[in-house]
Amino acid sequence: MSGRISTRERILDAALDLFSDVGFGGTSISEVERRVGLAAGTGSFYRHFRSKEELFRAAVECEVARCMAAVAADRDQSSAPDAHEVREVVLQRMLRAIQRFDRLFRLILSEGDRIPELRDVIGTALAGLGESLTWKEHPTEVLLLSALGGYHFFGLVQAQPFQGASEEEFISALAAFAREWDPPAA
Amino acid sequence: MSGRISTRERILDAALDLFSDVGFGGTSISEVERRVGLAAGTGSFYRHFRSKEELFRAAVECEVARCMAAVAADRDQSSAPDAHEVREVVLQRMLRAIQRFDRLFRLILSEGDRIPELRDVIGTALAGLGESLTWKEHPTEVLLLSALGGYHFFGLVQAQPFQGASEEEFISALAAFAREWDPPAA
DNA sequence: GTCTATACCAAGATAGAC
DNA sequence: GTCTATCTTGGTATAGAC
Repeated sequence: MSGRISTRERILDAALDLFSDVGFGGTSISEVERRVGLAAGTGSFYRHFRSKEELFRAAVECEVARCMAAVAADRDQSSAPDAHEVREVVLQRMLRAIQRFDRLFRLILSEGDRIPELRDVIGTALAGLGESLTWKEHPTEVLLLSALGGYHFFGLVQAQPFQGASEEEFISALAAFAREWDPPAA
Repeated sequence: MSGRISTRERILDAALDLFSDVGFGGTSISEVERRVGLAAGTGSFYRHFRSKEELFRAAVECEVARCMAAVAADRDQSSAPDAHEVREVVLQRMLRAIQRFDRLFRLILSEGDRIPELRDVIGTALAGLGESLTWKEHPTEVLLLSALGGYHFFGLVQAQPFQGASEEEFISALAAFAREWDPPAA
């Protein structure tokens, strides 16, 4: 069952799920143990982490590293698209990045004030990804990023594609929008 | 100190703050009592509500009613703007509505699965406000709403105006964006 | 590295005096 | 309507046997 993934890693997985689903306060060590196949309530967990707080920080750090790696991989492997498709591809990649960071975003929204460094960790991580688009210098990109962000978050709120717009439709419309506003040099 | 606001109402206030800040699981009845001026840990709370769950539902219902009233009032009292300012005004009102619903949004994001009806309550409330803009019929408005939503949520994540864009700047750029895309009939 | 057992405490909730 | 006292459960965390 446990395969080759270490218990520590499975704990980090389960913990991140729980923290982002029910918050830090709603997460119990017993439930973490249950999810990774340990007997609940027996504190076996404490052979892997010293405390719930340490687990929280470790889970966030781990997820940040994973997200950054995944987004970087997505950027590197993307093949050069046709000139008139370039915006769709870029927007699609942006949306995937947002989705990949979803649990961290929700964690910040629900626990951002509990652990101030959480915002810093993710903030610097995102900046390091080259996503540091300032409003002054790249207003159009910030606008597009906002639209994708709203589509994502409102979709979470509604628990379905926002206002019935599929990802493809939305991105396609957004790309057309952007072309009109700021036509490509080519 | 307590003025004329009933203890029950002050409990609803404090509870909504706590639920949206630290989640349902992170909120303790003792802390609620403390915030409304009752002795903590004495269960005086239970003279006003039967359980924590009931409090949660009541707090959400109360906040939904308040938000809807506030947004409706904002819509009704807005004076007729100049023709070329109409988009700014509409966008500003949209953003204010989003901000007003902020705590409910965050509550759904963090506790949406705990209480399924939460999504329904807020969903129907928003639909009743005339904000039921479908993608098929009003793609432009959905796009603008998404952009404002992303601006709002990313601002929360960063705990500052998203990428350094002030509300005025962002709305103004978004309005220009929209004028280009879909010029007014006038 | 996992379980048994346990210490300690906080939480949700109730009964009853005032 | 608030407090005292209390019950019960569940949570964090530790010590030690296997």
